Amino acid sequence: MLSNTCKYGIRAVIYLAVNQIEGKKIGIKKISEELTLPAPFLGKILQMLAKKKMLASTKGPNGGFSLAKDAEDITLFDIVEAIDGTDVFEQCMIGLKICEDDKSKEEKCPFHEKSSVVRTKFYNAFKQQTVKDFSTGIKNADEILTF
Amino acid sequence: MLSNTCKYGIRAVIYLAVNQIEGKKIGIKKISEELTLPAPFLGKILQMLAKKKMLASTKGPNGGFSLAKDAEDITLFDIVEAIDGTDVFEQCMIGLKICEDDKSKEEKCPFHEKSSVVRTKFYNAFKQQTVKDFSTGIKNADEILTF
DNA sequence: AAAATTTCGTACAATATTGTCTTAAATATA
DNA sequence: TATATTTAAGACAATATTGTACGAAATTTT
Repeated sequence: MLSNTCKYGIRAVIYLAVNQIEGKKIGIKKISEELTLPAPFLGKILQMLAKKKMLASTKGPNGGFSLAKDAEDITLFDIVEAIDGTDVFEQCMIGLKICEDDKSKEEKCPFHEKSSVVRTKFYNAFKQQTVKDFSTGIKNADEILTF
Repeated sequence: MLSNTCKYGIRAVIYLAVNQIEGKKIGIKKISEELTLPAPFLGKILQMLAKKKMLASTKGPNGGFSLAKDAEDITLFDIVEAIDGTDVFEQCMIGLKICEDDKSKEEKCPFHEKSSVVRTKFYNAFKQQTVKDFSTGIKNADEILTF
């Protein structure tokens, strides 16, 4: 469904949202330890998100990453788009050429209509769910993320 | 979403349903040419499905593969289950440990409820769509599959 | 200014997925 | 029975994904 890379990214962004303190950054080392995933790999992922202006980063002591915008303005869709791209929300689920975008409805496969409905709901769910929903929607927010 | 292997398998099974003639088999070579995918790789995939009794195969001249049951009794779900497994229909979409099956509803992540609803619809779509729907639901059935 | 810290960027390495090749086994036909 | 055809099975190879290492750049502290 989503790549591991993308799932890691989602967990890390949620972690930042849950643990953010105004004006402070959190280092890769800390994040990777808490989420028990490889620090160098996480670094790469967060770099990607920083390039897309979702995160801010500063080097040096006390450096690290922070959200570049309000948690309520970052959706799961935004993170997936930045890491995996939007194919998963758009492509024919069973990989049929006939279902390409420019085809008329009649030319598409017998499964297309039904699967499109589901995929749209799937898309909406990711588009509506903000990172803030994770930090406010649970008693012990860190529990969401630990493995 | 689904692996390429799985998408190939789906296309091949649909091909067999569309082109089947009572009592006849269709060879890998023929199928792979029509679907423009590598014959040896396709062979492996069809072998998997034959082991699971979804397809029947015979060696030798005029050998090949055929559906082992009625096209209306093979669902997209069955094919996915045989090739990729059922994780895609079951696992937490964003890979959170907290969402494991044995947890109570309250312990799951804030996204869980919404994503479960979508995933169930997704599951139902695959469970309801039979291979026969593809062979009857379109004028020129082969057009579905060609690349 | 020097040293320490920590991200950035690139190159490298391991693993998983996808694809290929070869030989063996089974079946049909001559 | 011999030969041709075609799947079965497993080893091998290429590619994509995932993960690691290391030097460079930036920032803070001393």
